[in-house]
This record gives sequence, C-alpha cells and structure tokens, in this order.
Amino acid sequence: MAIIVDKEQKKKDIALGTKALILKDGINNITISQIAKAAGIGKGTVYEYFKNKDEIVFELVEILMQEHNKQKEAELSKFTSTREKVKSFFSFFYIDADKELREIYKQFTAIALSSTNEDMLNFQTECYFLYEKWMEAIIQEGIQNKELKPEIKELIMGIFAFAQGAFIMSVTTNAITDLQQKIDNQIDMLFDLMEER
Amino acid sequence: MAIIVDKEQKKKDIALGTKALILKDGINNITISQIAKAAGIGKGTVYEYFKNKDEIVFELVEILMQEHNKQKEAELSKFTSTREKVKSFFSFFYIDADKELREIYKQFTAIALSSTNEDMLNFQTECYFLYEKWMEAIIQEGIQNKELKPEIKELIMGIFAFAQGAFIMSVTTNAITDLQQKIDNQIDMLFDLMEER
Amino acid sequence: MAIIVDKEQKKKDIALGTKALILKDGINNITISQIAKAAGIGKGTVYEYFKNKDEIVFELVEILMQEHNKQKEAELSKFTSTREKVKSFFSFFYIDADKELREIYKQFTAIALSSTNEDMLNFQTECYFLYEKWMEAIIQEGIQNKELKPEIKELIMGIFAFAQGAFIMSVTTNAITDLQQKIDNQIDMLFDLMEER
Amino acid sequence: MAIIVDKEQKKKDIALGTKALILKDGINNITISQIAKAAGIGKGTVYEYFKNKDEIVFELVEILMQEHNKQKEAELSKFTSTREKVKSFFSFFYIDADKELREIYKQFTAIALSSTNEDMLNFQTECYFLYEKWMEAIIQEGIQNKELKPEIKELIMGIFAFAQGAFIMSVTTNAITDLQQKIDNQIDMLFDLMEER
DNA sequence: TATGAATGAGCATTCATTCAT
DNA sequence: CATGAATGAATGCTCATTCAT
Repeated sequence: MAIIVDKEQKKKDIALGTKALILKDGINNITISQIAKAAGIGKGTVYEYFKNKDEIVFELVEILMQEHNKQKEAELSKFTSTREKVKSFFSFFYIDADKELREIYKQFTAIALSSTNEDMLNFQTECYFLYEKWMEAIIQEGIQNKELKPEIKELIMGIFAFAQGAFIMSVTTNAITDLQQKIDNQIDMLFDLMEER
Repeated sequence: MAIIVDKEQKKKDIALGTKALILKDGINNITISQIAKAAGIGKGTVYEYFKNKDEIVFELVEILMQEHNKQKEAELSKFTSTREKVKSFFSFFYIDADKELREIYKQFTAIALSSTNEDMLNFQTECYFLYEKWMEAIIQEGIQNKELKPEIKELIMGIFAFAQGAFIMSVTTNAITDLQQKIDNQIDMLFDLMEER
Repeated sequence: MAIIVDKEQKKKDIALGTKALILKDGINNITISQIAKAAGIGKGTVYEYFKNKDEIVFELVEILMQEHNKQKEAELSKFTSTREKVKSFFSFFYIDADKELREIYKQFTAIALSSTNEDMLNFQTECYFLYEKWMEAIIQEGIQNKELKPEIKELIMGIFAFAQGAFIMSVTTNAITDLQQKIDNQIDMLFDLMEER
Repeated sequence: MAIIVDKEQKKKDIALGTKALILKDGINNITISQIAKAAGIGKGTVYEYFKNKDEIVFELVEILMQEHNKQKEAELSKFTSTREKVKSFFSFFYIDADKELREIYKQFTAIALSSTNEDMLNFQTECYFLYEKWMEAIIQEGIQNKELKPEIKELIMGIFAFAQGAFIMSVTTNAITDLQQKIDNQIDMLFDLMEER
C-alpha cells in the first residue's frame, strides 16, 4: 500500500511555510529552494503539489484570505450598528493585527498590477465580488433595520476604492500618516448621508 | 554650459526611448540592451547617464509627468467651474489620450509597491504633495469665487484615494467597467456637499 | 507456471501501452509517470517488471518486431517469385500499414546511434542476423527453384543497407519523395543481374 | 572605442572547442558549462555568439563539413578515373582519417532522427543536395570522358543510400566488419554496369 | 566620452528511481 | 505484489553591470 498523505493539508502547509519568507524577503525574492527548505521537503516535492511558483503564492493568499474572512465575520457579529460593521470591515487597512496580511496583500497587488496573467485577473475579480456581496449583505441588513436609507450600493462601493487607494498611498508615500482616521472619516461622511434620520 | 544641457537632453532621450519598450513589453521585461539599442547608443553608455536600470524608469516617469502636468494645466484653464476643473483633473484615470501614460503609471505603481527603495518613496511623496498643492489651489480658487464652502481639504483629498483605488481595481479585476462614471459620480457627490448654495 | 505467464504478459502489456505515447510524443519525451498511467499501474510497479526505462522500449520493439515478422512471413508465402518476395520484404520501409512501426524503428535507430550500450548493440546484431538468415532462406529457395543464379549473398545484403540508408535519408531530409520506387528499382536492378535467364 | 573581436572567428573557435567534448562524452551529454570552459570563456559569453545549444552543434558540423569537403575536393583531383573518384568520395565512411568526423556525423544523424526541428531538416536537405550536385558533376565528367554510359543518376545516388545504410549498420551492430570492402564492392558492381566497354 | 565584449551568479523546472508502507 | 510520495541532481538560459580599450 502506498503512503497516504493528506494532499490538501500538505499543500496548505507548504504555502503557509512561504509566509514568513515573503514577509522577510518579498515574493519576488524567494526561491523554490527556500520554499522547499522552509517546508522541510525536497525541491521536487514542491512540484508534486504545485504546478509552478505562482500557484504557491495564490494558494497562500487564498488561505490567508479565508482565515482573515472567518475572523472578520466573527468580529463583525460583535457590532450592532451598520456603521461600526463597515468601519470594522475596512479596519484591515490599518489595524496592527493585520499588518502581516497587509504586507502580503501589498505585494500581491504589485504582482497583479504588473502581471497580464489571466488567472490572476480572475482570482482578483472573484475576491472583489466576494467582498462586494459581503458588503451588500451588511448594507441590506442596515436597510432592513431601518438604519440606512435604501441608497445605491455605488456609494458604499466607493469606500472600497477609497480605502484601497488610501492604503496604496500610505505605503508608497510618506504623506499619509493617519490612515485609520482618513478611512473612518470617509465612512462617517458617507453614513451621515445614508442614515435614516 | 552647453555640454551640461546636452547631457541632460541625452538623459531625457534615453529615458524617452524606453517608453515604447515599456508599453510593449512591460518594465520588468526590458533589458539594458534593448534600452541602449532604442537610444541608439552602446550598453556601457547608458551607465554614463544612469546609475542603474531603475533610474531610467524614474527619469521617464518624471519627464512624462511634467509633460502631462503642463498639458493638464492648459486644459484646466479652459474650465471656469471648479467642479469641471476637478473632473478634468481626474480624467487622467480614464480618458483615451492618457492611456499610455496610465499604463506606465500602473507599472510604476507596481514597482513602488514591491520596492522598499527610499528614493522611490521620496519620489512618490513629492508627486503626492505636488498634486495636493495643485488641487488645493484649485479648491482655494473655488472658495474665493464663492463657488465652494470653505470645506476641509480632507474631502477633496479623498477623491485622490478613491480615484487611485478605483483605477487599480479596474486594472486588476474584470469587475469595474465604467470608471469614468464612477469617478465623476464621486466628484459630483462631493461637490453637491461642498458647493455654496 | 500460470503466474510466470501472467508476469510475462504484464510486461508485454506495459510495453505495448507505451506505443501510443511514443508515436505521440517520441521516446525521449515520455516519462515513467505516463507509462505507468497508460498501463493503469503505479509508477513503482513499472520497476517490478523492468529494470529501467530503456528496457521498456527494448521490450516494445521486440514485441512489435515479432508481430511484424509473423505478418511478414504470412505475406511472403503469398508470393511465388523470389523477386516479389524480396520486394515485399522491404516494403516495410514504405507501405502505409507499417507507418507506425516505422516511426518507432526510426526513433529506435536514433537511440542505437547515440547509445554505447552493449545490450543495444547485441540486440541490433541479433536482429540483423535474424533478417539476414531469413533473406538467405528466401534466396536459397530461389536458387533451388532455378530462379536465381547461385550468386553471393553479398549482393542481396546490399539491399538491406540501401533500403535502410534510403529510409534514413527520406526521414532526415526533404529530398527523397518516392522511396518505394527507389527501393523497387534497386531490387529490380539487382534481380536483373541475378536471375537465371 | 570598443574591443574589436572577430565574431565569426570566435564563433568558430567556440564551436570547434566542443569537438573534443562531443567525441569524449557525446552531444547529448555535454553542458553549456563544459562548452564555455572548453572555450575558455564564461557561460554567458557562449550566448553572445549562439542563440542556444543546438546552434553550436550546427555550427561545428558546418565547419567540419566544409573543412572535410575542401580536403575531399583536393583528394578527388588526384584521381583520374571516375570509379576511383567515387570510391574516394565514399571513403569517408571507413578511412581512419575521418574517424572523428564520422563519430560526429553518427551523433548528428541520431539527433536528426529524433528531432522534428525544421532547421535540422533544412540543414540536412541542403547537405544532401550539396553532395548530390557534387556527385553529379563527377558522373557528368565521366560521361563526357566517355568513361561512363549516359546512365541515370538514380544508380549512383543509390550508392549514397547504400553507404549511409551500411555505415549505420556497421555502428549499430557487430555484424558488419569489412565496411570498406562492402562499399567498394557495391561501387564496382555499379560501375561494371555503367562503364562504356 | 563611448563602447560592447565578457561575465557568472542565479533559478525554475524535470524526472528516473527509491523505498516505506 | 503494488504503490505513489519523496527526492535532488542536473541544466539551459538571462541580464545587469563592469571595464579594457
């Protein structure tokens, strides 16, 4: 009988093993050798689980995202007001607990911007729609609770763009210092418009 | 004196020579050899003008930005209302005429996100402040014209972040289709709040 | 006893399973993984039947050759004249029915030419002698029938070399188009010399 | 001023440097590293002169062939009878002086047989036509000298195939020992048919 | 000042074979 | 008997940078 291995789990282990490497050296500067060593396996073994280097990064981002989403979901359930939920939603961009994930998100965005890879595009689109639906659900709940006026989702989607842009500015310049305040302000401004009075 | 000017001009020529290459193959996929050939000079000569490959990209972006800013300034002077001026300001992110520059901006942003280079950070910060001042001037003018309520610049700066984020989403996903409308809507929404009635 | 037959049969099955792969991708481009999958067994199991990859190819060629020889023998019995028998003998190099086998023979010849393997040499020598004896029997029969003058076998062996060389030229260049005609001509020429008049 | 290098000469030097390696280890077993070392240059430098590994082998074969052809031409001029010229022509396949070249020819044939490369096919076709023309010229001369009956070239071309095939048999089996005699016999037989009496 | 020849470290990927189960 | 997970050696090729001329 052959050795039975939980392939799915091992994939995850390998991918997660790259996390520390990416944080230390950056996605572009890690080698398959390093990945294999970090996972405690041979170089060839990596290719038993992943077709190529890119896929490892994809897997890692997917794992971390799911993990993050689970935590975020729990976190959001603690808040009752929609405003607080939304603020909490975007706290990813500034809270200390998400620092590492943010660093990976940053690097991943860099790859997305320089890549013409179709898979990358699809992956990012999926992510976008996932968060969009999530946010819609939050908003919808707010509307049903009579918290919010039945406004168009366009406005709330604007916060996505704003938060993303503000985050990028904050990491590519020295000009943005109080990212949390900026994001919260924007959310407050929007909610002041959207809330039922 | 003349020689100095020549040297400066040659730097520009070399950098501008890379533009077509970058648009065709991407910054990450062009070689010093190609750059030298495009500029009609030897590979070694490139290093007489630039310390390394990155600097060439910096120079190019700087040149293009200045050029773009000059055009934008002329363009803005055509509009009388502040709202139109601001809309025109952000039209960079969608008008066809800026397509090429946008592609380079995209790639440059990717570099900025993955680099930890101090020069890069400073360059981006400078750019940010330049545009911030510019926008402030526009807003200030609107206030003096009694067009706008003396609102905080924070709001208008929000559009920067929004536009940047929306742009990045539009190029990294398939989810954003009507970028112009989204940006214009956001501006309109903001101006509806800010305008004197 | 039954088990031994089974083992021998399984070896054949595995080897025959590679045939389609070789025709599709070439001997040099197929992997043990593919071979195992084609045979419906595990990679490790392949090594229960063969010492290494080369041996599988040997086995296949041997099987196909025997198969081919059996068919050829039946075919030859249909002809009464020695000339026709000889022509039929060499038809391997051009008839459509042997196209696949020819492709494998071609690839096998490439291996033989680049290998210094002793087994390979012996295998090829055996094959040579087998065909030589066969041809001798045909010629001998022709002599006994008073069809042929008791000529030296050298001449007829020359056709072997000719046919082989012409075949190789036909597959390594674009210069040889009518291989059948060329081979038949050569045989006719030789028989015109050899036949009793 | 740049360093002036005779690129064409250096290409030749690099290619010729691989000759000993090929004879020692075989074309398939030499690495770019070895080639570079043999040429006394860096690995990268090899790629300044050749697009890939295959091209180096092509270059070598071309050089050796031209060299061989030059010698052969001189050699042939020493003979007056067409029969001797033709025998000398095919002596390549057995004389000791061409042993090395023959080894390379053998390996190159192996590559040709296993490759589907278009360039290889064209190269081989060119070679074939070159030798065909050459042989035609020799035969034509024999006809004009009234040495030969104005026979079809087909017959003489048959020797090409024969010699090639006999050579391949001689190196892939242990069955052919007196290759020279076999080839000479075949030529004699043909000339006995072709000569004016 | 200008050149371009030379470099060599660096890296992703493949695959025949082994061996623990 | 059968397996398939694990391996790691092996290799072609790239390219920013240097430096002799």
